[in-house]
Amino acid sequence: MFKKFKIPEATVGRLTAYSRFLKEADEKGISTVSSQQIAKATGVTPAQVRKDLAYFGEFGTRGVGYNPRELYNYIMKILGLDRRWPVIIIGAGRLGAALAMYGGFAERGFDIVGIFDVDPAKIGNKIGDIEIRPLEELKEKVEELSIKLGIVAVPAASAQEVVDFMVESGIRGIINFAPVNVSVPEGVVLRRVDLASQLEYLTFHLGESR
Amino acid sequence: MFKKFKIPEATVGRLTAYSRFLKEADEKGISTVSSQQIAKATGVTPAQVRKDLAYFGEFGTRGVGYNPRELYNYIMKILGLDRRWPVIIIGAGRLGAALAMYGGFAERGFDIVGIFDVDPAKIGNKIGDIEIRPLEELKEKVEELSIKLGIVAVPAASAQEVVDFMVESGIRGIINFAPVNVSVPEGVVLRRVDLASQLEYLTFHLGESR
DNA sequence: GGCATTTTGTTAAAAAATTAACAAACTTGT
DNA sequence: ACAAGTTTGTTAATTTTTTAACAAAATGCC
Repeated sequence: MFKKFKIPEATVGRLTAYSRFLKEADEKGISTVSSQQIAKATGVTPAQVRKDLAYFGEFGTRGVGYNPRELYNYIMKILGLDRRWPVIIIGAGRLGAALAMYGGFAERGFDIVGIFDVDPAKIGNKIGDIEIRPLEELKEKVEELSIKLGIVAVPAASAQEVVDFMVESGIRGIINFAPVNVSVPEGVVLRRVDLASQLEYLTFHLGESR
Repeated sequence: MFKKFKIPEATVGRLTAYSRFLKEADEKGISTVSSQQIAKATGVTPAQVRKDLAYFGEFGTRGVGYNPRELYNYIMKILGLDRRWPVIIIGAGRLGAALAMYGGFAERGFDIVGIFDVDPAKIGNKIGDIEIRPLEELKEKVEELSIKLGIVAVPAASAQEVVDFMVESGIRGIINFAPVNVSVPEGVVLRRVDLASQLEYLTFHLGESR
């Protein structure tokens, strides 16, 4: 995708939201939607919607609006979702297992194709229809299926080590659920999701009135 | 907490990261840390660290740095974590169950005290040592334990309905894992966590080079 | 005790992101 | 065919956030 300039990080998250609304609209048979409607449904301003889209091109018709299906397809392409992506999970604990079974990934084109762990007691167990395999087999699998995406659901203490190994194995995009800062080399995209921190955001704001 | 002015949203997330580093440092017996050290460990700039802290007061000593334990305590207080918080989860599917068992919450002072679902088949089942209860019992529980925080792990289609009921029951801070935009009245804090969107962030950036 | 060094807290500058404003382009009705 | 009404795409203004700069305060060495 030909990004002219730098795109605000938040734009990517909003594109996701737009796309979900557009899919719904299309399924309802709606033939045009305005930036106003998209904005209302996703909780942003119409100007924001148009600005976000403007980074990537012109998708609407002045005086009319956007065609939901068409714009949906464009956004999915922008997000790199015009294909399916195989994903592996490292860490077969509760969180890893839950993520492996989470239906929301497949819905958006992400297929969990492998789960790896270092605990010998877990190897061979199945989560859904995927067998937990030892971490040593990661590279083989990554190469076999050209896997680029991985999810880290291991304890904080081993996260950096695991991430290093993933990168070495060929993974290029990583979501880290361990509550610790890890570093990756140039060319690898890392995103940290701190679940407890989300609750802390709430308590901070509830505390505002104290 | 006496917030003089508006605090950047990102600051809250960074405070979480700082606090984790400070706790570690304190446990290692380190008696002073600089903004530089905090910055390096959490992946931000030293100026950012000092700016974030400046919103809330003066916690360091010029020429010296910060005392890890002391600053940790301050930050925890700022985040509202100088107490424990009871939390309920709505939705006893895989994600809800995994979140209920996730150890990372308790570590930061959040106790999952209830899980609710509408599916009669699930009522009575246990997740860990918590019994799944029908949604109708939510209000009773919330009032009994003065619960303010809730996590939504239900399908997108029922998320708004569930959130409305939570608010009605007295919940004031909500994390929504359903991939849909829901609205809450004034005075209720809502945070949406879209797991698939996190992967999409990765594919977007991997796609940059296309 | 004074001077060099360190590191904070704060103010100023810069950068980034959001919001607003409006001309251009399309539709519809007469 | 023209006027009135929409709605986009884009430029400009505003707001927010981050980064930089530096005086103030502390330490330690000589």
